[in-house]
Amino acid sequence: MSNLISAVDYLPGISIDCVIFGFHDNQLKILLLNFKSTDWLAVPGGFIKESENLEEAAQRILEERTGLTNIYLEQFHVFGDRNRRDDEVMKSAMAAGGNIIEPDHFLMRRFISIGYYALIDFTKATPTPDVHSDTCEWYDIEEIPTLIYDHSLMVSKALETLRFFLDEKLIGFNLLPEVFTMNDLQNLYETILDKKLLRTNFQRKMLSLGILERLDKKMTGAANKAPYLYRFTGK
Amino acid sequence: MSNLISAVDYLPGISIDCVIFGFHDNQLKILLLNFKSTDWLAVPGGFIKESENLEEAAQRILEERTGLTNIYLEQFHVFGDRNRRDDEVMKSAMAAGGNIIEPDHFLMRRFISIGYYALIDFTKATPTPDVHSDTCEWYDIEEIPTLIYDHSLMVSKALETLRFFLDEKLIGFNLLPEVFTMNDLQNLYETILDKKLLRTNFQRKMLSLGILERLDKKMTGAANKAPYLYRFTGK
DNA sequence: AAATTATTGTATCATTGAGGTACAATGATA
DNA sequence: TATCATTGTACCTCAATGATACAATAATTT
Repeated sequence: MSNLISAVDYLPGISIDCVIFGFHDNQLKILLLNFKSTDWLAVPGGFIKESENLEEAAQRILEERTGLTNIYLEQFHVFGDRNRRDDEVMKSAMAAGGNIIEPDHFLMRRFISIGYYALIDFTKATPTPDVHSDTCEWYDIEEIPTLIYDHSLMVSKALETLRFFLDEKLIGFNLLPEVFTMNDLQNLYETILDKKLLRTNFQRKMLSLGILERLDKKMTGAANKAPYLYRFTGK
Repeated sequence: MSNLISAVDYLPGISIDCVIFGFHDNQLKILLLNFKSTDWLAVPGGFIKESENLEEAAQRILEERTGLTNIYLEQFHVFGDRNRRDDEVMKSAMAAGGNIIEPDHFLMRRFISIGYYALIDFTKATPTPDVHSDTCEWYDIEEIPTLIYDHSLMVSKALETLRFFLDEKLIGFNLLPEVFTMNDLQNLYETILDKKLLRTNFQRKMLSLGILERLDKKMTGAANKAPYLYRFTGK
């Protein structure tokens, strides 16, 4: 019997899972939780309160794990296969955390999970484990271990969506600090798309979009011509 | 008390709604159900059985309304706003159909709806009302009346998604019969995208994709040069 | 303080793809 | 057999992208 999770106040049979992307040291990263005293890793998730809209629930879940509000957030897929969860994994994961779950506990029932992906400024997040987890840490997207249930599928589907909409919706800027160089931006694009881009053409294209403000201050410190700093304006 | 709808066997709090597109007489159409003895119109929907995957449930719902199997089908959005349903509408709609619903009936509870859009060959569908409906009919997308709950939003979001992926995923062919002329295809594109396309460029582009098989047989009957017939091959 | 180095900002040329026009080909009709 | 309406294709133009060249410059080295 769990004294930590109660079905009260939450919509039954539905959860939200969030693939939270960050960018640091030219690496694309996501936040993962472990389950207490186990090696199992999972994408941060939670449930929906009766009083919440979906979007609000997702924002709350994100704030609880990152400390950030007003995060860029988008639905990308609903995961609802009949056997997407492995009950034995959940049972033993909870047992390792000190919670014994009866076979008819609501966590043992079938769940539909709504997948969201979030893009955040790595430098501003403070990853915080939840009550079932010892750790909440960044993992390089290239080195994600096997995840619980269908969470590996979630991550690859989220990445696919991010790639697809990167140019279309100009969402990459949500992963950068407020001020950045053209080189920072290109590194971000190259990392997400996993391919090299021609510097000069990339610069021409970005500038032609009319969404960047070139600041007076330049980025100094390196032994070469100082690059301009930019800020994303959106128009 | 409803003797037609029981919560047994279905996942609670989750429904599937399907925006079913067809193409006929150079018009893009969707299938709508009315509620018995009312003017209320809704997109066909249903619930998910314990034994079904999401996709399977959606396919079943589609088959029940159209008689077709193996339909092109895609999730496009989850609708889960707290107040997306108007309980009074549901109550009186069911009452008009001869079903009295208690306040705590499962249909009166909050529902999350997974939106799917489907593309079907108009000529092959046989629209069939469900037990709560008198009619199941095609409506020109330009002349959709106000729909129940947030179903108008669903339709516009589905159309937006269809437009967005039309070129990207080459899904338009699902709306045409197996064999068609280049003119048929162009009319379809012009109708969905709601803009005129240049005939010669459209033809060049479609042929260059390498996804069409040009048949030996030509389309005769009109007082002009007989156009080729094509079949979609996908490669 | 002058030369060197690494990188940046911009100009330019080449190639590709899409927008647009012209015209010969042809199935049915007059 | 001539006419008509539409189709299939060639071609011209222009815009976007790929690719190369080179001058400008902040820090370092000499």
